[in-house]
Amino acid sequence: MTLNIGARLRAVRQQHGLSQRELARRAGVTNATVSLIESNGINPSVGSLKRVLDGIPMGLSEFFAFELPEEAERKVFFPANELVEIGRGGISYRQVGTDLTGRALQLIDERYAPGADTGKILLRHEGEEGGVIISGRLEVTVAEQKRVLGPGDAYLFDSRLPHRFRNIGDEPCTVISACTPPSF
Amino acid sequence: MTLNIGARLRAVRQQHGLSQRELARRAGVTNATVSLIESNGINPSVGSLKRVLDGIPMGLSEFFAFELPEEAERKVFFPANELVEIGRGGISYRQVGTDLTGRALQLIDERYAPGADTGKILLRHEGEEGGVIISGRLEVTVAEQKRVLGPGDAYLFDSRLPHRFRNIGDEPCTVISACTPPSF
DNA sequence: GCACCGTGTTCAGGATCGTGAACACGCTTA
DNA sequence: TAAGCGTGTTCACGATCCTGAACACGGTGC
Repeated sequence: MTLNIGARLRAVRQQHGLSQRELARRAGVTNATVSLIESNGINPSVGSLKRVLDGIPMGLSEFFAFELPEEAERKVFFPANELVEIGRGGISYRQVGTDLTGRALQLIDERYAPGADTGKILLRHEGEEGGVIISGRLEVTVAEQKRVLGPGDAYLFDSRLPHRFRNIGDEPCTVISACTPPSF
Repeated sequence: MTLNIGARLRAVRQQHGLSQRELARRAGVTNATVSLIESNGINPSVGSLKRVLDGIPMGLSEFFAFELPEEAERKVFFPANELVEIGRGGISYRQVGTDLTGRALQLIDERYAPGADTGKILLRHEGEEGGVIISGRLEVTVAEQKRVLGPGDAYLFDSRLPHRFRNIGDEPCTVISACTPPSF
């Protein structure tokens, strides 16, 4: 069993100082259901698990966050020449750190050559991202909004909104960007 | 039904360019299961949903992230002169955005005057943080590790580790830093 | 045309879940 | 001691899930 829902639910319930019956009452299920889930006697349906969590209350995403791997001792410092290049073409994405599994934050030193463009097909993914322009000029499109940013200007938005970056100037553009959770 | 698993699974599957049958094969379930889940014909058990997601692969937490409240239309662009100053003394923290409630990411344009120091008492808080040095030199201490970083160098660590920043040079130091979740 | 892929949907039936009611145990109070 | 209330566990049974096999449709190749 790589997915110990029972133990997780029990931990969460006890953390909130609830008995099985009290939680069941709030959630509108029977105490037997709570008991069986906690003892891994059944594999609850998503719907019933959600009902139970609503009684706490806690979202499913948060509930399953325990799934994420514990972080080990990790590298902290990254010299400029050790940043990992993950871009290509006219766009250079130099990422801080190699393996981001388990990390919550992705940090990138981005360089857009003149004319470089992330593409007509707008990007969208889970999470949130932001950045600060260091030099050059960058046209940023987010959903219906479009703006040209210069040095010192910044952006910050929900990555689920379709977005696009384009260097419309004639000099390179440097951006320090951050993204959570890592999504490349 | 406030929890439209079907639509979510369909979106995720299509985003990954998989057919129902292909996903079913990878996950070790039948295509009927995938179809029924996507049409909300059934309320899948957590176990079977996990199996299906393993075929993508995607974690449950990430899958249910769509549950999180829809953010209203928010400000996306932040001109340099609208960044919010939250530092003091020899340290300037110019934050991107005013109200970060509900946000996952905090982005800061940091300036350390020569000699500026976050203090002997090391900082620690929930989350993860990282930064890239733009100019100047900064001594960064994280737990037992200490290092002087220069332009282009970066750091990234778990904020629960005690940490300290100090400008030991004789010129100002600029850093773009990110922190998740926002914690000031 | 027809066969042959692929796609997603529908259906009967065995496997599993979730319920309601018992059960067993511990603690407090009379 | 026994009643009363709390805790979590167990069990039979009706409700639901998940499977395996069919079905219907669309595109390709011959």
